[in-house]
Amino acid sequence: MAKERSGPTMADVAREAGVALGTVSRVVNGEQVGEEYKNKVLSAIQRLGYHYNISGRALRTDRTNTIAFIIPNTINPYFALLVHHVNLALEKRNYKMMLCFSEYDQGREIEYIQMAQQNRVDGIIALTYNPHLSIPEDIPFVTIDRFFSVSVPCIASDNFGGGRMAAKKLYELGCRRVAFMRVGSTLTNEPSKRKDGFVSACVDLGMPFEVMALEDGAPFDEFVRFLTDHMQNGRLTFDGLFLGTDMLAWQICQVLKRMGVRIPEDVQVIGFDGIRMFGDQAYVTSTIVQPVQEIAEACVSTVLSKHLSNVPSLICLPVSYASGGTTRE
Amino acid sequence: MAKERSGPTMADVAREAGVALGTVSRVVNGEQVGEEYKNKVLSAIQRLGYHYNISGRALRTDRTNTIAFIIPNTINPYFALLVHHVNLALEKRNYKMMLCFSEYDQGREIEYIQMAQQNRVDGIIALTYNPHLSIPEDIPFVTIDRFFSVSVPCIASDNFGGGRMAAKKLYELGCRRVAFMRVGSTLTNEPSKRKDGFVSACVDLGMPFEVMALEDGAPFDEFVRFLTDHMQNGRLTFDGLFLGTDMLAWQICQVLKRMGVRIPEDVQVIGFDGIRMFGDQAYVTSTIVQPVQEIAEACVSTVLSKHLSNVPSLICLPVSYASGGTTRE
DNA sequence: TTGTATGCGTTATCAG
DNA sequence: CTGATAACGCATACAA
Repeated sequence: MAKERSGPTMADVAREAGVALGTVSRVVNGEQVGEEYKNKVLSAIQRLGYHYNISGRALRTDRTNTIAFIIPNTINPYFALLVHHVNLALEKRNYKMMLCFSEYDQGREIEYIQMAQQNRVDGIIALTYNPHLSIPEDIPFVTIDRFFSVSVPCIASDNFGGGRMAAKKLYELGCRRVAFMRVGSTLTNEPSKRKDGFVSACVDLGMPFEVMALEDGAPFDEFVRFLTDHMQNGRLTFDGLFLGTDMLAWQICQVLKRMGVRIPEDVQVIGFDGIRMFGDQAYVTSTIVQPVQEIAEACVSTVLSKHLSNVPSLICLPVSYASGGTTRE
Repeated sequence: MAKERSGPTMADVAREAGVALGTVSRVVNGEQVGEEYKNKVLSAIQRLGYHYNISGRALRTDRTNTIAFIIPNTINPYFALLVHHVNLALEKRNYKMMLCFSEYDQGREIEYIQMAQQNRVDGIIALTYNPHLSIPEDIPFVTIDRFFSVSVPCIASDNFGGGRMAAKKLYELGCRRVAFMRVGSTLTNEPSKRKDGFVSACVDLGMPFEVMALEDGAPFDEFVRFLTDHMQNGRLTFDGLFLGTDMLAWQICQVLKRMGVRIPEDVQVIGFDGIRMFGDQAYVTSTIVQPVQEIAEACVSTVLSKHLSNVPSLICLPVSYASGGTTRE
């Protein structure tokens, strides 16, 4: 087989520079090398346009400086933000990110885990909704928002605290009768605690509330019906709503506007995630903001320091509140 | 050096199965192998939990089945969409995507191109604003929205046609005095043609128009001043606006609302890109939609078929119009 | 400090 | 159709 596109090798550089192969390797890896040797090698590299072959290095060292990040997609702005910050955190540590889009598909998730193993990645970070995902034991594995077992660290924001925060905020802003709505009630993951926190605070405050959870496949219309069922004399019987995600909050706001309900005058709305228009403009709705950068940092430092087995199995990061025009401030 | 995490190798599988190394390789690669040998190998792979090492293969074959995709970030929803579709197009062809975020930084772009070469990727797709980017010759290279030279294929949507389409649409919808606004006038790339197309159609239609382009670093306030300068008796002297991007369209809409201008009653607004809320919900503004999937397909098929040097140096894909509530329909 | 030589896991060539 | 074996480019232990 003719060696086609493949450029010059270390041996070529060594020959060109009149030094030994090992010396070239040492220069490339920034080890201690005599000044004149170093210069000879560097100029030879320049002349030949040498780029070192990462496969050769990986094969030899069995380390790739790569972390696989499994995530449904990049279209959802929250995922996009996560990808951004995880990449930054990895880059800072001189690691590369191998991005894997599961598209919410279990088969793809499994394939990607295999691929990650083939690529001998140094660790895997995964955000998955797959209830039966089997996690490889021989490779550092960290999850976001899903607790699997004590041996698999889970990073999440303080969903329970966020739920409480939403309820308290609505109360402070004058709400006296509220509701929580979410979609996807089957899988119990960390975000499920948003409801628990909300309910807990409502009880503490003595604030009447209702909960409306839609099964995963259920039609969105059921939310609409829920809302119309709670209209009396053209007015909504709630004066505050907390939604499981910003996207749902936005969708519900659209519905309410069509029903003639004014936001935030008639009903105040709080979502969860902290999504901004175009990624960095105004918040789409008033929201409980997830500390995405901190989550990314925690994922990366955890997956990389896994050889210390003293990492906590659940890391919970504090959230904050931000106004986005759907509450009265 | 102790071989640490590294799992079983083909040699281990061969020993376990009682066959030769080459036979294992042939099974793994799906080549013709006797049925009983094949079964022995497959069950040995199962027993040992073998994963083939992609570095070994890459080293031997000098092919990685990987394309590098260089893009500023994933926070901008248009980029996020592009990433999504490029990945899908690659996956369909059994290629992997190595994603590189330039963060609009020229140094990073250069580093990533080097890294791509180290990784021996089979090609590079880049969306860059770097005016002096030097493009490697020894590797298939495709750009989005930037024409470098005839030897570097450029994929773009029909920006000129999109500009014309916007003008005609505004005219059809009753506008008689319009303006075009954009940011970043220094670099002449394909999107610059949006203005040219718009102007051309305005001239054809005999519709009076103004153009307002902001230099890259200039403060956004200048747009605000431009708009306030065009108020007469509390009314905007334009009844139609075309903006260089959806993000700018959205920003301008915010400004106009604060000024008491009603959209679309007083002024109709059209953006460019086709950004949707949360990636897949309603359009953020009325807009000229870029055919993102087709762009991604074109990038991938072009970068992979580069060995045929008969690819066109500029591929221009048709855009479409979509209403997003900022026009009267 | 520098040179030499070996092997990482794989594919491909060549005999059998 | 299968078995044996030689590279691929690199890092590193060891010798000089």
